[in-house]
Amino acid sequence: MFEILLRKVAEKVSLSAEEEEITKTLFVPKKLRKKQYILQQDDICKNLAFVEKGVLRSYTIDEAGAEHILQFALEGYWITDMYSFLSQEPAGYNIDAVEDAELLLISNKALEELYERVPKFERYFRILGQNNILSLHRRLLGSLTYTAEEKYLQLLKNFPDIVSRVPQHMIASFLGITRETLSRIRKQLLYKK
Amino acid sequence: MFEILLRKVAEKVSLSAEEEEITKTLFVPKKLRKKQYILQQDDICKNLAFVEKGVLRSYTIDEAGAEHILQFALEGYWITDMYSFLSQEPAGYNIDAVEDAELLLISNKALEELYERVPKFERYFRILGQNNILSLHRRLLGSLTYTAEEKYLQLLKNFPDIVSRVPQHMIASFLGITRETLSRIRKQLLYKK
DNA sequence: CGCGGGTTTGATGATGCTCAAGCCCGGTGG
DNA sequence: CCACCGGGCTTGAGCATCATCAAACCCGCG
Repeated sequence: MFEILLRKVAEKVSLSAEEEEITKTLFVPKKLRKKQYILQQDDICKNLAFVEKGVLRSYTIDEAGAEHILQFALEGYWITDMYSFLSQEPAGYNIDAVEDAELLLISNKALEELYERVPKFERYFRILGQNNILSLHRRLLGSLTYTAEEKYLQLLKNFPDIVSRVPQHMIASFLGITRETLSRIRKQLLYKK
Repeated sequence: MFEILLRKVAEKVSLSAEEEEITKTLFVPKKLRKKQYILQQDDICKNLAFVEKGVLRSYTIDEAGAEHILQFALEGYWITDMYSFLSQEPAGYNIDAVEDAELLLISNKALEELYERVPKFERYFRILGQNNILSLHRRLLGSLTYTAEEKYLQLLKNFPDIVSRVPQHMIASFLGITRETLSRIRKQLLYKK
């Protein structure tokens, strides 16, 4: 159950056997069925989630009722509404399962305890935060300047596993284009090769 | 020189007179002329900058030679290449002055010392980081879904001071549209009222 | 006076959206 | 085993939005 988490953490900081044990006690496993929520808009986000298996997504619903996907999380990714989690204000996003999933959840207080007892996690999450900002910047610049096709190719290059495991209309929503456009782009790309 | 900095910090955490004095010793004032850089792409970002006066911007230049503005910073804002500053990797952005400006710079090590001696700043920057992520998310969603006109109106509503003080072609670059389009949008808005 | 940066205007074309059908395929119930 | 249903993907036609290219304009400054 904890293999992927511990492996991922080990990529950035190295934990002793004892620290690994402490870590294990502070996360709560949770199984999720496809379409099940772990967070809904306007609720308070109580957990940070690590994906051991499956796929989740975070998204908002606008006034017109359209979904806008902010993030996908597959095995080895973290997902939460960071703002709501840290500030304990109502969440701006929904988070649910795209496929059946297995998660490791950690609450606010458990995270504090984790920092306390395994301070290396401070460094770990600091690095994660940096990378998160970096990728947000990249995505923002990309969304401002790339064409739909370029955006799709970027995604395909950087996250081929996401593209292959997530329904196409969600990819479109993530890229900020319509499913029709995405469908046409894919057709063109076939001919090009 | 430190009025705005201390006032801004006081909005989030309250400092004693002594802590204010320590703070003052750790920042280095710097004046900047219009168009002068404080950071260029591929250099290592050594400072976090607080704007006491004037306007700065951060931006990249793409392969086609076009500028893409990521952020404006007026009085009371912080600006840096956060990723480069924290990781000491080469910067992805340029930062320069849009107007003559007065800054307070703090280096990596000075910031560590600040955290050490005035731990309240940990909280202060944590809050700042949260807000930063929040606004990146908002901007990203906006850029994926809004029309050019909506994006402009949003900016006008949320940051009227930026719109009024920054040349129009930079606003266009920030919004990810051409200056011609922005010019036309502004004309239409005039007629609408 | 002339120059240059910034803004405006017009004409044209590409990109991507909307609306409306149709299709493919896996699942369900008769 | 077949008919039907529904979700997801595809296709087409027409249209709105924006980008591009080119030219003119405006105004402050040397």
